[in-house]
Amino acid sequence: MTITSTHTKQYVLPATVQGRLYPCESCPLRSLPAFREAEPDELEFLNRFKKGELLAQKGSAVLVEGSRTPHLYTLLSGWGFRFKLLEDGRRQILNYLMPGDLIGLQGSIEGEMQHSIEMLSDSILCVFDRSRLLELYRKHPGLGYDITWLASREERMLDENLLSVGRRSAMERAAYLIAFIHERARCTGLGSGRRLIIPVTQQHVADTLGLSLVHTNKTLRKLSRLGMIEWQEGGCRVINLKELMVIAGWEGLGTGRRPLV
Amino acid sequence: MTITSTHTKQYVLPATVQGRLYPCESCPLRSLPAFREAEPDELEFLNRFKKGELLAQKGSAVLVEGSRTPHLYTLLSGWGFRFKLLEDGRRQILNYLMPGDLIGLQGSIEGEMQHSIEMLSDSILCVFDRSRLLELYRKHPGLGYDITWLASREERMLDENLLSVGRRSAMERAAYLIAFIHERARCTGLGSGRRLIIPVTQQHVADTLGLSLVHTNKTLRKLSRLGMIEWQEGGCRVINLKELMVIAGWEGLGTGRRPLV
DNA sequence: CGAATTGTTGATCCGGGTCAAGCTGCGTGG
DNA sequence: CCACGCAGCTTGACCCGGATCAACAATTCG
Repeated sequence: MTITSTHTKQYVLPATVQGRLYPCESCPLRSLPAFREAEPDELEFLNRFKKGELLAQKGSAVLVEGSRTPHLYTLLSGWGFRFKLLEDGRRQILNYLMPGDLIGLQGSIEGEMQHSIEMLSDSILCVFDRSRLLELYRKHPGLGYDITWLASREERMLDENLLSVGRRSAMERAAYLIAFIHERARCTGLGSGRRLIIPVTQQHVADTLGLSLVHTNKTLRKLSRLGMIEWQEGGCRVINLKELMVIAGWEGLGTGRRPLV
Repeated sequence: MTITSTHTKQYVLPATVQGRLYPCESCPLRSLPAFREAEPDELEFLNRFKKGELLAQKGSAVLVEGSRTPHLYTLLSGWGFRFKLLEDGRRQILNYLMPGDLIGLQGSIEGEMQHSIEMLSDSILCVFDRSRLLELYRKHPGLGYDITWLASREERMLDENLLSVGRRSAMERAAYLIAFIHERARCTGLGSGRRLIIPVTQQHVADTLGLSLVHTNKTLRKLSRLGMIEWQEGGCRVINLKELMVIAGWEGLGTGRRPLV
């Protein structure tokens, strides 16, 4: 057995449900080119479906493995990640969360959460009631379809990740991960180009890649020296995306808009 | 870069669509305890939704990465697996397919397939038309919800897999994988207890675990010598499930029925 | 000021990869 | 009938990518 990282953190819980600053009709995300437009009646339904907003601090736990929650969320602003722990504290980060991502369906629609979620920055989440999900499917089948679409997209990302962790070398993995996150963020309209900083520590990268912290550091330094990335206060910046993609043997994200629920 | 397995197989395509041997009303799967019952009107709809049956031989490719298909499938009988390849032939198996699994939604609802599917045994698949999916959501929201439920379940399995490949040792990984497949198969009513043989080669196991064939063999031999599994013509048999679960640190599948579409 | 975090680097070790060979059983063709 | 090739399993010898251990630097925060 190889223990490369042990996590036994005590979590802060996010702030309680607040009033709403962003009615769905004027959702700042929906106007971005990455997202599909919605029918007016769907939008109106969503606005009633939305129960409120949750402010979650950097480092807080929005969901905890093994617990139950009556809520679903859409990340409105901020960054987070999904992860699982083994009993001895080994952590595997499963995927990162960016604005527009639906949170809480992965793993199970009903029942206990099978993974945890922690925020990487102060964030705002739209809160929905799980119990009203069937109502959504009944009244707005198109939205139901969209939710399946999003679940399918999450699966694609997991597939790529699993391929990476299972079959790519350390350099390839690191290059893939950083290029991937960078592209996702760019599509979501976060920071344009060079100004974008991915707000992770090297420990996060290590726990995503299935590598030790030390080896992750050495790999990232190599990428730095090759002029592909820069590590700085607060995270990682991509300098040469194309070269990263070449190393990873990765073609990039498909184009096309995605639904927003 | 570490090349542990190279796959450049030429694929046989499955037989063309046949007439139907199994109308949905008398589906042999639905009566199994693992599956939820369906409303009569849903069942009737599904029966019209079902376009026919596909017979796929052992070793044939039902879906190929990068291609498009107008179909969705439910595996009616037989075994299969989903996988991705890197350009140089390294293969990662993402998950296994057993009766009742919905095939073709993982990765993308529309557009090009992001993964391939190969059958491990002669199989029968129910064929559906992708283009009628939205109709399903409109006419039978409950079935739409079920599809999301199934997508969510697939994600849970991928999460566990990723945790395993990223953070478990070779022994733990192997023990987890075998226990996991065994349990899934048992729930699906495939072979009761000792008589169940998981129809994979050690190369499949290696490509699932992200290990080399040689090391996989050595690890499986250890499990054999410990009396936990037996390897024989055609696959693997579990002898001591509990002990495998202990090694893997795995609690087992949750109970509860799942929908069948 | 000390105590956490986070990044960085070198030395050493080991789990698992690579190479090579041999075994069994099976299907095919001469 | 045997010879051959092929697919799959097995083992030993050796090597290397990445893990572990151990320091240390630079910040930040109480």
